[in-house]
Amino acid sequence: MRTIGYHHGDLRRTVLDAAVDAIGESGLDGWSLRELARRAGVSHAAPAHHFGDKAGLLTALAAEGFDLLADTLREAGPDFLEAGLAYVRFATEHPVHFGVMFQPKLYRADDDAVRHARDRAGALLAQGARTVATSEGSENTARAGWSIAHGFASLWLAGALSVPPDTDPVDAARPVLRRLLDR
Amino acid sequence: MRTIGYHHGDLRRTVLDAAVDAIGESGLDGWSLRELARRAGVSHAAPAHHFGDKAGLLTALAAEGFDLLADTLREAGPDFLEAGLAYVRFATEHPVHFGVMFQPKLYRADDDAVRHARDRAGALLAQGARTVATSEGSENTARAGWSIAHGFASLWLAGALSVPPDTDPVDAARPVLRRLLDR
DNA sequence: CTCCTGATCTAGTCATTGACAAGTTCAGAC
DNA sequence: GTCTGAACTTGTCAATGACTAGATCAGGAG
Repeated sequence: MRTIGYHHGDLRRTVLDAAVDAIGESGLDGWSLRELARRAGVSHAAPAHHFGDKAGLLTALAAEGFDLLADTLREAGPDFLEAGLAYVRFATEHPVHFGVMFQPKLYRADDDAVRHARDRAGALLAQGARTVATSEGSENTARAGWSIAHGFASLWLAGALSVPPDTDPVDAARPVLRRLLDR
Repeated sequence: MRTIGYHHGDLRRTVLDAAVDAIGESGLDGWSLRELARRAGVSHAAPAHHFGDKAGLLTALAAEGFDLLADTLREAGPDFLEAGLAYVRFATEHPVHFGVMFQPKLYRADDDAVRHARDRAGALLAQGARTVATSEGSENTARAGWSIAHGFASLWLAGALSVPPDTDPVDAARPVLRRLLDR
């Protein structure tokens, strides 16, 4: 892979990574296509070639996020608690992706790559939920599992949970998710 | 309240409402201070007088949101299920406020009005959680309750839950939140 | 080797925006 | 009647998103 010359070589990935960095630093409002171009050392219009516009870049980010989530869930296996913890781990390791994924207004949710990756993650989530589902109301049990994992991850990322410094989010999530299983 | 003349009379409220409308229509990126000014029929710099900058306006929105949430929780009473459903009702009735509140990077989270309102809502939440807390691990039970309500509300607003059209979010949430109580 | 084609990136442009500075109008206190 | 501060306007500037046209590059066909 080349990094100099007229053709950058891997500009798409470089810009995507720069976007994750910039959004991570300054939030979803604190970045611009031109700033990403400057970071990558290319002209201000180069990113547009790969992503079209701002929404296009976030669409690519969302698709990548759902793919990463699906990979994480697949590795965790079908057990509900493990799947839930994997969900939390994904969110805290990829907070920018996670933040974008669940704000469909920021990107084109009907994009093919997004739809495909989202369906893949959705199928794995449903599989994890099935391990705790009773015969009646398994739909609601699945939603409860997704909700508690998603809610914990969201509140963690928002800094809404007051925890000791250096606490591992997955460790903190374990006893919380367990509350859904045993009482 | 006057609506014409040099002094608008209630520009702060008007701009705040316009912001909720604009964000609701086009998302957190699809609005500008100047557009709000146009909607209110004032000059492009008028909103800045009340809010300073964009973050200032979102700060006001967040503070108002936490206040509304606290009011909703207070009316619902201390029962966990009722508090959880009230939480979901607030989120679905004020989706823009809810969305802003839990993205601290968008506004000044250390603002006095925000802190005060957030603390008030937090105290009421903790109270609701206490009704299901066992002696051991009440902290985790509280977090589980907050997480499942917050998660359900977030997923609902993101359109991630596939439900029949015209479903009431609170009705849909009830059996889900119950999963945390009885098994 | 040369030409061709599509992909990649540059350069230039324009309306819009956020933020700021300075001036104007209004309302109420004294 | 005057003074004072709040509310709002007008003017301005650098930065941005989006668009267009053109330049450069890589690889394949002949």
